[in-house]
Amino acid sequence: MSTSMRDRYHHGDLRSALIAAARDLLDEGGAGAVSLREAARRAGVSQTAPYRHFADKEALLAAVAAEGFVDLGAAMAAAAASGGPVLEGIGAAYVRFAVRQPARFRLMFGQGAAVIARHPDLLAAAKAAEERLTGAVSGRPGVDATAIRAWALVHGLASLIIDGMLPGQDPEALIATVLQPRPAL
Amino acid sequence: MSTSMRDRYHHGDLRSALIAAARDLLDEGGAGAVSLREAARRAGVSQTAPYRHFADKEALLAAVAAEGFVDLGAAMAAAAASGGPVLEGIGAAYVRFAVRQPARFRLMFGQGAAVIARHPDLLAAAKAAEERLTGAVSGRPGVDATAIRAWALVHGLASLIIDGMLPGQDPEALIATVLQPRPAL
DNA sequence: TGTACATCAGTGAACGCGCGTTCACTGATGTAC
DNA sequence: TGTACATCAGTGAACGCGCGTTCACTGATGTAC
Repeated sequence: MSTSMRDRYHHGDLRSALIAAARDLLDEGGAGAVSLREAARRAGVSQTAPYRHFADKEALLAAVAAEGFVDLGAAMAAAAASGGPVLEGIGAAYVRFAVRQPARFRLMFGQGAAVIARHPDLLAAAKAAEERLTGAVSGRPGVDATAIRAWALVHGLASLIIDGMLPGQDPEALIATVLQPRPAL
Repeated sequence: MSTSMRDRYHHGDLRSALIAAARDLLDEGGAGAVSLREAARRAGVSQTAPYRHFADKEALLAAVAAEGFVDLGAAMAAAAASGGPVLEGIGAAYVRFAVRQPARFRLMFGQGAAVIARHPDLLAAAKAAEERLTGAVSGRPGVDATAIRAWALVHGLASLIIDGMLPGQDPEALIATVLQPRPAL
């Protein structure tokens, strides 16, 4: 894969390589650090090659976000499979995902609904991840009050942590404190 | 103020005018739409005039964010003054602020702790607003588990609403549903 | 098995863009005497 | 009350930048015969 791939006119899997490069740029320098040109550079390809695979920059970002929702869904599914209380399991997985990949998490939720709606793959991935969380909380499909409350709680905790609003506090300790079962709010 | 201000070499209150212009740009087109040059244009001043009042672009954004935290604090103070349960009052004011000024809310929390720490006024304003919420929830200074849980809940709800993750649902209805007192989470 | 050709993933030069920022400057203001 | 001068808020030209995107193109691939 390595040497045989290099120096070839056809890349082989440029689409995946571009998504990976964009994801790395995002993790390294935030949303502002992502550009089509730099992603192309990292994939070892000319700056116009990306246009064979993505209509424009937004389409590449949408692909990265969609991949993120798939990963998030997988992380929650793994947590669900090991049983235990929903919030401490699936909810904690949600927060941990954000802590691990803060820039990606921000991209996924911060692009705006308009962008998501414009990319069917992204929309589907987002909906699937959302339903994995809310379905597990409320016990049935659809998003009821309990599900929204749980979602808001884990989403808020994740956001506050990655935006540095809870400095000096260990994420795992925060997860344990905030998500443990409680008598009342 | 209006005509007499126009056509004068000295603007009179350019600093405030630039902050207002940047705030408007933010509300109109999001973070990407804010530029020093456009803010200067809107204030009716040459593109280099802002440098008499702000060291660089980040300083202007920091001023906008600081103003936002002051406004948020004021909104929560007003809610606290009218009594009632903490979450339904102060918490709801927090969410309403975000819904009213989504781009500003994102700027305030999304710039990163490093930027906040770099600007003393902003840091102070953020801390004051934070303590108004957490202090009211926990009943004492400092940020305990109850305060963080409440903060996460309102911050998460605000974020999900403004990012379009709860489409077709009235913000006020969501506030009522999520923040009403409950027996258990 | 060999060849013609359609397809499509790549190239590289070029465009126009608005931006942040620096520079040497000039006009207005207010204060010391 | 009048004048000299320091201060500082403005100006406008210019810089270099990386970016997204378009264009006409070329090289590699694989399929039909």
